[in-house]
Amino acid sequence: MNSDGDMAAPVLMDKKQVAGLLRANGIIPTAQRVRVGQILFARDQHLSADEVLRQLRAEGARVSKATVYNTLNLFSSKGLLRALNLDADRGSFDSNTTPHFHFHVENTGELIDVAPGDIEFARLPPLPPGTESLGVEVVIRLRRRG
Amino acid sequence: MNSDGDMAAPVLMDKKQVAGLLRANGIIPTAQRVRVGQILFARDQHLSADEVLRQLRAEGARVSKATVYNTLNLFSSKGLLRALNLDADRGSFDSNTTPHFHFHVENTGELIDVAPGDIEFARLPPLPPGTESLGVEVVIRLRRRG
DNA sequence: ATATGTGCAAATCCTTTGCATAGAA
DNA sequence: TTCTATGCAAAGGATTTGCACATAT
Repeated sequence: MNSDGDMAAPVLMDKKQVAGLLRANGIIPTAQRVRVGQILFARDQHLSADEVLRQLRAEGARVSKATVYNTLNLFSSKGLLRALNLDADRGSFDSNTTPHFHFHVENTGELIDVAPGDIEFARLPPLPPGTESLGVEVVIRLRRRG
Repeated sequence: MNSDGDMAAPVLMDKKQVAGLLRANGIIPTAQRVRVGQILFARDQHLSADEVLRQLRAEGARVSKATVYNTLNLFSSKGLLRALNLDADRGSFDSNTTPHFHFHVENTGELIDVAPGDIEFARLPPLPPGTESLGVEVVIRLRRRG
């Protein structure tokens, strides 16, 4: 643990780059949305709405909780984020929207990416009639040994 | 759709059988716990706390919401049920505690079991150092075509 | 008897909503 | 302008909690 504690380094993406990405996806790039994008699109990560809100406020941004939720849901609906529900009591948003899987460490809450090539199926079931697949989600539940 | 609508037939397990199962798992078999067990252990199913509560009340049982939650959580902690979090806004409890997987139909909320033999892995990732696996969860997200 | 469970209502926590104001095109 | 987004606080919904009373062994 370094002098910054466990805080991730506040790496941010370029504002104009984010604004362009939002426009390209039919999203009006408001100041708040761009800031949310700067945080999330900087690297592959999993953040809860509250974590995003806290990071924004720590940076001195003026944003409401409602706008953070609106923005995260909007980004997810446009395919810029992937909403995850691995935890009973809080959702999180994954900035990696390419196909991949997860380790979920139950006793720490950690979420770790599994590269798509690290899991291969030898067999998958036929889909129930009248349905189409939206994707296969794999979560390997872990416990960190003390 | 038959004359009972979509209601599952209220198949129940034998009270004494359930009481014995609870005792065998170190659980004091109170009237409420036995009734919850009668409902859930009757067959493989996925029920939310609220669905269990409604079914109990429909049967005329005197049970509180708190007790239903207490009981479902207790059963889960003893391995008699498996808690599932596939939905953002409600958890459910799976009475099938043997290894298996799920189809989740997003637009209807349906949860369908996938037999363990219907999914096989050709490759799985090495676990992160210092962790042990609690199991692999696979959810195939579906959409039912209208 | 004594420990443990239950019911009730209130408290929590996450997320959404309604509406007046502010900002984007 | 005219449409859309934001902030705030309140509403909503699932789950938990505190405590007096009831039940199990």
